[in-house]
Order: sequence, then structure tokens, then C-alpha cells
Amino acid sequence: MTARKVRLADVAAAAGTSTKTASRVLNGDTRVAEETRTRVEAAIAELDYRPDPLARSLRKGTDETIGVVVDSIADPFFATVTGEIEKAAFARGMTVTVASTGRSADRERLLLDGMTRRRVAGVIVVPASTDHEYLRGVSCSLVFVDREAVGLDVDSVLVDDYLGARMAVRHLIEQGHRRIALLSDAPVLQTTARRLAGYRAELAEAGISVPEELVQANCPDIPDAAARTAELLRMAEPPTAIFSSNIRCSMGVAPVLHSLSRTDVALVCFGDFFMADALQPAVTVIDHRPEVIGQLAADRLFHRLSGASEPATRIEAPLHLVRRGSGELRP
Amino acid sequence: MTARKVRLADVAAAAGTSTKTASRVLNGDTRVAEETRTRVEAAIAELDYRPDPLARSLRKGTDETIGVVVDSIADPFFATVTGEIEKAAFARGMTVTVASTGRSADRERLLLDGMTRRRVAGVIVVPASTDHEYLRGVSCSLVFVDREAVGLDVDSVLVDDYLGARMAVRHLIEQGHRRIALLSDAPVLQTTARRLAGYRAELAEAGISVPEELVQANCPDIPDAAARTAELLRMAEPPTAIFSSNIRCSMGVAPVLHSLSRTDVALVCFGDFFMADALQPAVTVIDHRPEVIGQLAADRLFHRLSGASEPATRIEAPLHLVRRGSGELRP
DNA sequence: ACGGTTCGTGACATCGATTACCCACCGTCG
DNA sequence: CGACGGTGGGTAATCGATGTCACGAACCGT
Repeated sequence: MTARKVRLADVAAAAGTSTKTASRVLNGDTRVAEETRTRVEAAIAELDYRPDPLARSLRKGTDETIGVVVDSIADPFFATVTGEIEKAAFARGMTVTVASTGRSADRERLLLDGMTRRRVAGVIVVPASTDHEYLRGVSCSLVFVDREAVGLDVDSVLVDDYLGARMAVRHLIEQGHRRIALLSDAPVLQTTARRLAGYRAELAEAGISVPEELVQANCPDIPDAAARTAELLRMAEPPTAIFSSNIRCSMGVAPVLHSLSRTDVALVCFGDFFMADALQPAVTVIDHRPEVIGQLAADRLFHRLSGASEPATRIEAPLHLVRRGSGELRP
Repeated sequence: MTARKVRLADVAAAAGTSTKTASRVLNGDTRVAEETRTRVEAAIAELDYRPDPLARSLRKGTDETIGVVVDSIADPFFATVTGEIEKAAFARGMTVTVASTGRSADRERLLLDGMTRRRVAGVIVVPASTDHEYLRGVSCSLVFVDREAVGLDVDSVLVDDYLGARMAVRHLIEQGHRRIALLSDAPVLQTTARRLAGYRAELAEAGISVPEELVQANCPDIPDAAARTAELLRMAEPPTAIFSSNIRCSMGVAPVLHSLSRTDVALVCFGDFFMADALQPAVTVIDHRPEVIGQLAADRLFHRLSGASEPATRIEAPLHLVRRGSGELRP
């Protein structure tokens, strides 16, 4: 077993130079004699030396680590996004630290504060708070994902929520539906609010009025979404179609429709989810791939890290309607 | 905005002491006069000082970070495990760094090496390699999850694969099945090998011989599992029941049974998965909850970190059969 | 031949904390 | 009364790397 700790000083000693020169070789400084360089490189290889990342970070003031802050790392959507980021980071020899906000603005602040204190090179964040002025002076690069930054000019990778919702609702209208219910999270979130707006706009444009009892815009979790769905179906004049505006809701709606054998009700969901294509009928979705979003965010961040100082960009991840059956049912 | 950098020296200056004394207060050293202590604490609060984690780690030789190494962070099972670990870490003010091995032993080595070099306090790892001697001398605590350590005596949190497989197969036999197919990953993995052994043992005990064509023990991914399932169903004498021994396989099998309208074939899966309860019939599973596994692993790790030096333990996460319909079909 | 570059190099300070070691009290005991 | 032991606290070394700056040698132009 090679010795426990090999320091730069050991390398320098082995090569017969000073630590400074060894450091120069390590960092690819050009002002080192060819002969010296090879001697140091030999010593590095010989001793299997690798620099101490902590010491380096302390001195340089920036760590080869990127932070990922999401609602919940256990959420399959964010897990996939994170996985993609980790892949990109690994390819560049960087490490990734993750943290979940649980949708709490305070916690978001706490986590970001901790990460900047650790001098992460950059952070990819799905914000929970609605005001990001506090990030004004941070020295690390930031990329916002899924939700926009407020009061801060940073790169962001977004989903066109408004358009996606319109696509979904238009599709249902095209199948002949007039009573289209909506299930969504609390509209205090931008994302949710925009999807709700898209839903209303598309219906308005088609000249369809929306009875408020069809708008269930406050389902925080799967069981609640399930309960609301059951409620909708018990109405005197039930909806003939449902637009579920996020994955959590979808995972509540779909099972209920099936267990109540009400698979005659059309369903379009915002966001693909596991097994959506295995149900009978398979669930039609507006797809925004987490892989793509993760890649875009990572690309953006690494682009910044390599020194680009362009103005902040807003990238919109592509959306497409995946017809699978449930959204093509007629009333 | 408070000043960008507050160092311990600033606190000491404000309190009129030396950095050493300030450091003592910070680390709860008892040999500090009550009066001095309060003065320093006031200064800390006043300046909103928080110690630099990097500098501290460099000096102390151990970082307040725990590493999580899994096959893939995007896998919903591991994502949930990771989420639970992160939750536990956050509660203790520690950060979490994650990395995926992609099942590569080399990469496992690389990642663990990198983490120990970063002086993580501990690592929770789902190993990809089959020999862990190389971890013999590491200074950080380790907890293995889901697969056993080989050549190394460490805490581990496991699933009783053998028992689980027997439970699944017994259940199918009890429903009257005799031709029970198996789908699994490559049996080089311990987990897989044990489940396979359980499958064979249970059948043998029931006096049922297993035609080798029913054993599809090499499905690396979802599409492959799907293809194998279709193949099984095309056989001259097809199986009346299928035991899918891991989640990835299950996500291949279930959709195929549905899309081929062969929901008359009984199915029991090892590991719960999203929407398993929404299918018609819902999928019967042997459940081993990732939340529980994550918690157990985190508990174990933090227990070690707080200084326990008991011999290594082997914890087995509880398993239960969740009857949902697909496993109760008769031939 | 001499001052001015450029090049390769090393001594030393530095990042921000912890810690080894030493000192200055104060009270007490022999 | 002086040595001793326990407190409270300071100085400087340390963790492992990088940045500053200065220095000697070779090189160049006039």
C-alpha cells in the first residue's frame, strides 16, 4: 500500500526542487524548464501524488464542487435532473453536493448560504423562495431551473409552462371536450400559476367558460389529488376530461381513474411519469424531459465557469405532446 | 449587507481576546472563564460569524460531509434512499455529496478515493465492485447498503434477498402456479444471485423442477426485460406466473403484460415501484422501503461518527408481501 | 562592456482555522 | 515561605497548497 499521505513537498523533495516549482508543473505554468518539468512529473507519477482538494480550495478561494438544490432529491423528476448534472460534473472531475429545500424559502437561503460559504464553484438551484435579491453579491455562478429568479439576473433553464398548459388543453378541446377540469398544486408557485393561466387562456380563446368547481388548484400531495379527483367524478355534471398540471397530481389522478373504472374520462398530464405508458389507456402527457433540463443547466453552468461573461440567458426546454391514448378519448 | 468575510480573528479582535480563546469558545472547550465566553459569544452573534468549513476541515483532517455512492442517483429507489440520508444529515448540520458508479467497479474506486481524499466523515455506499479490500485502511466510517462488503468488516444495511425471493415464489406456488418464470439482472451481483437462489430453493422445496428456459437472468435494462417477457409469452408452453426480481425488470415486464393484454399472467415483483398500484390488476410486490433503508443506513453512520466502536453490524431491512392483485391470479 | 529583458527558480507569506506549547496567575500544602 | 498544581489565555506552528516578489543567469541591443 502506498504511503498514506503524499504532499506536494514530498514530490518537490523527490524531484529536487521547491514546492513552488512543483506547484507550477501541477498547474501547467509555462515558465518551467522542460527538464525540470519532466523530473517533477516523474516524481508525481512515482509517488502517485494527487493534490489535496481542500487545501487547494482554501487557498484558491474556489472549490471544484457544484451544488444542486432542489425541492426534494427523492422526487423522480429532480433525481433525474440531478443525475444528469452529476454525470456532467464527473466528466469534468468535479464533485456534486446536493440538498433539498422541501419547498421552504428559509431552507433555500440556509442551503445556498452554506454552499457559498464552502466556496462551491457554482450552484444549480430550483428555487423555493420568491425573492432572490439576497443572492446579489455571491461570487459563484448560479443557474436557476424550472422557476425564475426574482430580483436577480441569472441564467435559467425553464419550461414554458404557459404554452405547455395551452397545448394540453387545446388537445382536449380538439377531441371535443368542453368540461375540462384542472388539478394543480398551490398557485403561489410561478410554475403552477402559469400553467393555470395557460389553462384559462386556452379555454377562453375557445369561448368555453370555466365553472370554478372544475378548478382544483390546491392539491399539495398525491393523496389529496386522488381525493379531489374522486370528488370531481361525483359531481352532478362531472368533467369529461382532466388536465393534471404536475407530476405529483398525476400520480394521484391516474390511479383513481383506474380504480374507479372511470377510464372513459380523458386525461392529459403535464410531465411524464413512470408507468404512464403502461396504464390502459396509457396516459397522454406534455413531456419536458428531466434529462434534457439537467443537461442544459449543467452546460450553462460549466459554460459560465469557463469564464463566459455574456448577459444572463433564459433557455426554454423543448416541450412535446406525447399522445398515448388517455388524451385522445372523446367525451 | 454584512461584510463579505468575517474571520475568527475579527471575532477575537471584537471580543478583545486571541483567536485561540475564540476558537475555544467555538469548540466548547470548558477552560474558558464564563465572562470571556459570553464576550466572545456576543462578538460571534454581533458579526454573524460562522467558521470557514474548508479551513476547519483542512486543519482537523475531517470534513462535516458525508458521501453517498450509489449505482445511479436517478434511479428512484436510490434517489429515495439518498433523500432520506440527506434529511438526516441536514438535521445534524452536515452536507451530502453524491456520486453514481453506473455499476462500474473502477468508478466506485475512483469515487471513494476522491471522497476519502476530501476527508469526508463517512460514506454510505452501494458497492459496484466485488472486492473491497482496498478500503481496508480508510479513516472514514463506512456503511454498505443493499450489497455486502467483501473482504472488509463494516456495518451494512441489507435486504434479505434470499428470503424475499422465497416469499414471492411461495406466494405464487400457493396460488397454484407451477410454471413460474424469473426475470433478473446479471447474477454476478450478490443481490441478484441470492434472489435467484431463493427462487430455485423455494421451487425445489415444493418439488417443482425449473425448465431453464423460464430463467431469464440477464436483463440489464428495461427494454431488455420487456423483450424477454414477450419472448416468454411466445413460448410453446408459456409460464403462468412471473417473478421479476428487481425494479428495473419490473418496469419492463409490467408494461408488456399490459400492452399484450396478457394480464392473466400472475406477477410478483421484488421492490415496489411507482404506479405499481395503479395498474389493473395492481402489481403484487415484495416491498423493501427505500425510506427505511436510507434511515437505517444514516442512523448507523451517525452512530459510528459519534464515536461508537462496536463490532460491525449487519442490519436487515424488513420485508413484506403487498398483495395487490397481480400476484393472486390463478393459473 | 554595460544596462535592461526574459527566464527559471526559490524563500516566504497567505488562505482561516486548530493545536502544541508556554506563561502568568492564584491558592494551597508541606 | 517557596514549590506545586490547576486555570485562563497567548504565541507561533501547522494543515497543504498557491501567490508575491526578489534574485541569479543568460541573452540582447548599442
